[in-house]
Amino acid sequence: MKVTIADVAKRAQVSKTTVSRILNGNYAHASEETIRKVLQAVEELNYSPNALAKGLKSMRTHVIGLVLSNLKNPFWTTVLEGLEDTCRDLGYHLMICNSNEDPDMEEKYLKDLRDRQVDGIILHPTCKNPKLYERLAEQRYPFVFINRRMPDIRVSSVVVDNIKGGFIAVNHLIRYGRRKVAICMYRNEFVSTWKDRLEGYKKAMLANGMTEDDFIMIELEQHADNQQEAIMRQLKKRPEIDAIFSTNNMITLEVIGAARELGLSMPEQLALVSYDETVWAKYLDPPVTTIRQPGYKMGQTAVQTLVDRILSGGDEEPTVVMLEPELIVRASCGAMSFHIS
Amino acid sequence: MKVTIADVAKRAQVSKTTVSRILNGNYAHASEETIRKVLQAVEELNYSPNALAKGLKSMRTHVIGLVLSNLKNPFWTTVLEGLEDTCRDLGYHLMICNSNEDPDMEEKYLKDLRDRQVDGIILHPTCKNPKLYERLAEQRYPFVFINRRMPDIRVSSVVVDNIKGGFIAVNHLIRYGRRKVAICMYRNEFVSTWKDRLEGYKKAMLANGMTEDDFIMIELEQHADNQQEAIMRQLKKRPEIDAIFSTNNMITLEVIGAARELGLSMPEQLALVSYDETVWAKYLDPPVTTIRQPGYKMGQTAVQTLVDRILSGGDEEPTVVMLEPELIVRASCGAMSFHIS
DNA sequence: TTCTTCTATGTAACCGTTGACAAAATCGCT
DNA sequence: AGCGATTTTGTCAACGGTTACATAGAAGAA
Repeated sequence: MKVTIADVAKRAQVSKTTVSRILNGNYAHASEETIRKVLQAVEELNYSPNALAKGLKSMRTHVIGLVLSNLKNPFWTTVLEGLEDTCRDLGYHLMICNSNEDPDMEEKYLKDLRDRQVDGIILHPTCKNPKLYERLAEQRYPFVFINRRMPDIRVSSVVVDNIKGGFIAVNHLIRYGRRKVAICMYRNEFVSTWKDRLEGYKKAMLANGMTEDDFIMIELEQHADNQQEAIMRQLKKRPEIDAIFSTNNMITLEVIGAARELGLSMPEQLALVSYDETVWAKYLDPPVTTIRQPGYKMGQTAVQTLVDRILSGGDEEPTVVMLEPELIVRASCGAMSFHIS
Repeated sequence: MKVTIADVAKRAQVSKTTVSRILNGNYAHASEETIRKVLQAVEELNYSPNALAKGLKSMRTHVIGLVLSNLKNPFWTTVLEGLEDTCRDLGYHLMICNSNEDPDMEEKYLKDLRDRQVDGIILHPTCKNPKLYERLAEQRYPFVFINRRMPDIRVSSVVVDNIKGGFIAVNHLIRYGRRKVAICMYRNEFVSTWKDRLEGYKKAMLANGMTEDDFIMIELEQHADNQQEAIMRQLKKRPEIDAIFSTNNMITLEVIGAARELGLSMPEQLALVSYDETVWAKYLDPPVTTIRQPGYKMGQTAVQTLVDRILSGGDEEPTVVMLEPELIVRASCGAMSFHIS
């Protein structure tokens, strides 16, 4: 049933080598006649080469492994698109794994992917396996971090400037008159994105003449399911809060729910800027001002970076690409109805 | 650098065969001593087998190919999770491709995946390559359709009952007093999901004493970007419309935008039921009544079906699994504020 | 003791490619 | 015609596993 290169060779009356050479192009010394015969045989038998055998021999599979940690967040859908498109353009395929923020899963998948001889790995690290990442980096295994960075580990990364994103968001709120700005985020000591957004928040506060005493943190447990209530409790405890910087799109929904429940008008009593632009942000009530992250670009760049590394043999210095976040102004931040009094 | 089974064999002072047998478990006749030596060598050398070589010989890669057509829609994120989790549980990996509704891409990817010797394919068909699907089916290549069905082609499929979904949605609207119910959908003759939802709409209308003359169709071009305007035009032309059955979550957002723009109050002047439950539906204004599709379950079932087929050699009859949609009532349909007058 | 039957392990072919090297065919030139 | 250079094609050993078959040794039966 399965037709191999040997079948083609026989039918075209040439050797396997000749077929292989002609099919792989890089073969100057072939007569017109032979090429014709081979191509015809390929056509007639509907031959196409076994990528496994090819990979085994050539040590290149043209597969890139991808380890993500939360497919749920629609941000990643955009990233995935960028990854996918770019892989296609560069002739790679994508093997996708979901670590679910579990370091053990992450380790297992990393091993699995290498056993499968993928040419390189794009990793959204849980950040809980530092020695593992270090080992991979030492072995010069081609891989890149995406979205999160680990400054101590010498690995190429493609991330968004979250400090800047946090700064822009909070600075914007303050500029439009808010002083009691709270940051609403998950409790998480590991991950650079959270730390950076928080740092951006602090920077913006300090840059606008506030002190550490003015910082207001609403911390949530990432996997709890009473988020909205937790937010309501905090808002009731600190009724002076007049703005919230919400650090991801799920939290934003909970904040809106909480405000609605408490009868706080938005943006009048409570202004809001949210991380992560989404298709639905502008249809919420009120339409939400967001920080857009270039997800597609991030995917694109990650693949490019990885493929560069694969092709170069992985000798060069790790690179860090930092993409720019962007503020998208809508009604929730209060800027649109702002009047200098 | 790379350690092979031969290295292990040498270090343990046994043959490659013995190592292979011990590592693959199915080997009753091995002395304690040999097992110990081999395991120790494996440990010391940190050996792990090359999946490519394994696959080449065994004709099994434990990889499932996945061809989707629109990663953008968050519904697929849920499906992907189901696919991913189930693959992990059953010992498979997922190679993901995005056809983008383009039949040529679809064909290319299908070929690529087979060249890569994936054990089977899960396909969200563009439905524009019927002869191709037929050929695959004839060759008994293990694959299953997901989400969309093609009744004429003998292929296992895992879908949601879209006729029922459409029926439930529209029946619900009518039950709460609406009579001029429009269906808002993409113009698309190919795809079962759209045809079925439309059929469900018609069934519900007829079942409630209406005739074909009462059908109101608002058709949109899938890739146009003035959707909201198109909807507004239709709504102005047919001011009697008092309810909309929106057939996917993107359309729903556009409908809400259109209604807001026209100053139509929801649900009073315009009621809405939407296909596809989303995380944000309940935070919209008004919170949207939706038809939830069991996406995770769909992914799960697709993998199970495919793996069954792979393991059985693909001889049995194709199966069709039809999952049940579910109505989630919120404010937009008007049911919550409904009073019998 | 000798023959049979297990048990425990090894030998070598094979999966479908590629590529280093060898060889045959063609050509130009004397 | 004879030679080397060049073009064109073929041979065969990898790549890293698995597995059918072979074999050696030990135990059991006659």
